[in-house]
Amino acid sequence: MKPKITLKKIAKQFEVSISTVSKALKDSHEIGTELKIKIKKFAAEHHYKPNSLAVRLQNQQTKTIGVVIPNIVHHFFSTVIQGIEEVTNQRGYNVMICLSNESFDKEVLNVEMLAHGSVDGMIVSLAKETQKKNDYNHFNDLLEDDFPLVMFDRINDKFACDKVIIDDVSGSINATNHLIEIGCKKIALITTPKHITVGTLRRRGYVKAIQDHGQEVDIDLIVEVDERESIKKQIEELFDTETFDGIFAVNEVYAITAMNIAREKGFKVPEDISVIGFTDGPLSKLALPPLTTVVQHGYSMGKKTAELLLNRIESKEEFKPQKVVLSTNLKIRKSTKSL
Amino acid sequence: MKPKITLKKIAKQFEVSISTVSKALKDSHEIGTELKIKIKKFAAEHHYKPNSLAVRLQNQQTKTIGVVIPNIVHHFFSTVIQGIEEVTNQRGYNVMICLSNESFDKEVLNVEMLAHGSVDGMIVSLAKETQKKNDYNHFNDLLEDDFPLVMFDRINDKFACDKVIIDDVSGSINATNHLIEIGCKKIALITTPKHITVGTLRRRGYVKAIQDHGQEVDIDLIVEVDERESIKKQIEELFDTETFDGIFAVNEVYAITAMNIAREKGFKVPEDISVIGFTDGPLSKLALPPLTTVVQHGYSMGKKTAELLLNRIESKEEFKPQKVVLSTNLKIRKSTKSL
DNA sequence: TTTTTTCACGAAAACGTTTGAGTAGATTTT
DNA sequence: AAAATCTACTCAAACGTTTTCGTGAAAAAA
Repeated sequence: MKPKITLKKIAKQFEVSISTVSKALKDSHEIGTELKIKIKKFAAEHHYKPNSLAVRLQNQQTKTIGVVIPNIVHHFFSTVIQGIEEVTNQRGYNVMICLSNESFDKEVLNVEMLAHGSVDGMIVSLAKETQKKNDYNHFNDLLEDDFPLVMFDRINDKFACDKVIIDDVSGSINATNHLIEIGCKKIALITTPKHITVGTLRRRGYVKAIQDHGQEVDIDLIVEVDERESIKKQIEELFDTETFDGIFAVNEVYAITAMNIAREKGFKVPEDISVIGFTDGPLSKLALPPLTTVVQHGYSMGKKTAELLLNRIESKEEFKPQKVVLSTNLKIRKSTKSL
Repeated sequence: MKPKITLKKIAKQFEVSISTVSKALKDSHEIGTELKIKIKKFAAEHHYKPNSLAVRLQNQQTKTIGVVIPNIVHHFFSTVIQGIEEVTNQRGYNVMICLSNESFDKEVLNVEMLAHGSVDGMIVSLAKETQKKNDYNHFNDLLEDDFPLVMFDRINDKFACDKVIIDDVSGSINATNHLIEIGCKKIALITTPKHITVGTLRRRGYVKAIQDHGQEVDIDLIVEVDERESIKKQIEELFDTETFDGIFAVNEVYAITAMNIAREKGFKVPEDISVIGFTDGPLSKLALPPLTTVVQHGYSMGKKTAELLLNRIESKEEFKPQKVVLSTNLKIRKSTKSL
């Protein structure tokens, strides 16, 4: 690459001082019109761009925020990123994205790297491994220094930082209630192992809805899918051992896999079995039949998260951490019977 | 946030010079053991982290690369990002992601912002609007200054920069050939308008395969989907006006929409109509039947793109732009008849 | 004892920018 | 003619770091 042109080089060219050049390019009234024109012309011809590192060092801010997420090849997370990007860009910040790939070690590395001063603030959604390990020491220094930090979706309540989550419990209650309302008598739950926060919360909603209707929760109707093994096999087992007329799955993939198995086994969806998923993505719309889902507004979540962070960064007032709970809504498609 | 601790503050604390502190923290032999220990302890207690802006200003590099892509809520692009992130992270760089949202104006803004010195190099995949407008002036300065730039997938051949693309033509030839081999006599093509490069290339492959088999291309069997209107309607029209026994669609969504329409119209896939899509994503695997697709290796593409960029940034040799063409392969699932 | 070496640290330039204060010289005001 | 103002600049500090080149004192070698 060609050596970058600096104020110093322009100054030498015209045998003036650096400050003269700086002011000329800023169109300061302190500089003579003729000289200003000459300098500006020269700068433009040589594609002069102020070195942003130097500018930011002066201003004592990077105008960049960091985002650490477990995965980007994921409809929900990429939607959140889009929301974050929208807000930050609009307010003059850039986004640096780091992927933990659900790994604890990589999350620690990323958080530390970002904390080492490359960003003005940080947005984090925890890796599965971190949640399982329950080790959050990599956030200690940040919290002690009051470093601007916002967590979303995969959060931990013990942190004194801003948080944005969706109302998983209510969403699940609504979904389960809907299944009950359309006449389902036995509703299966396909969820994650207990260490995944969202899985646990969605399960809680499911349990609550059933108990609120005076029914008992049947443990055998609950599958905890271990993603290290075949998802399909684990769900097939449910079909082989139990009978039911409703399924609530905590994500799209489980829901659609279940629908596909149901078909293979000769059940009709929604006539024999109604299915509801959580998280509305491209899969749901194009599934056959299109899947009824609990819509999680990733884009709004990203926007809200970014807003909290930027407000935090820019405010001088004393910090009072808040937790924002975003509500979901049920998008009824064709995988559930109509009333 | 608490005021950041600096070398200067530590120096004042111990009444030594800044350089002493800097060296002590680097465990230099020049500094006495006792003092080193005291300084390190104090620094650790106060969470001292070198200000990365200052360090990078010294080193004259940001150790960050920029990526401008049209969309992140998209399986292919997010996979590429993952590949990019993998390589750059491993080599000590960070990734700054900018979204053009397929908009020309936003692409220009992003490219200029990144060029203004926040990154050591840039990776770009062009916005649809840019390709349609055919206006690439925002890259002029970069190219003139030999700024490290790599383009992938949505590229323009007239740029003298590194490029990474997949072999769309061969992929499409393979897909079409496969349809012909399993006995399809009339093959429909569902593609994009002509200004989308990949659509045009895939169409070229389709045409070539058909002509190579001594057949004529039937223009009426080709649909150019305009995404501003209903995708489903436009494909339904094809079903209403033509008959065929094979479909080659240039992406997953078109392919699955076509499969769904076929079902609705009473055709069986693959018995009556075989369908092949391009780009292997989560939709294909979970579709019913699972979709046969041309697999585009997004992850490898991201890795290759990042490697080219970093090599370019770090090399001192004269630059010779290269174009890397990645091949695809056909993943045969259940949406095509077997031989 | 004199010279050399080692030790432990400081001074200062450099990276590229911004900005308030300072200053000659010319022009205007009183 | 003296004082005030204006014009068009320059100086220098500051942001936080790294690194080369001193340097005075103590220790070791001659």
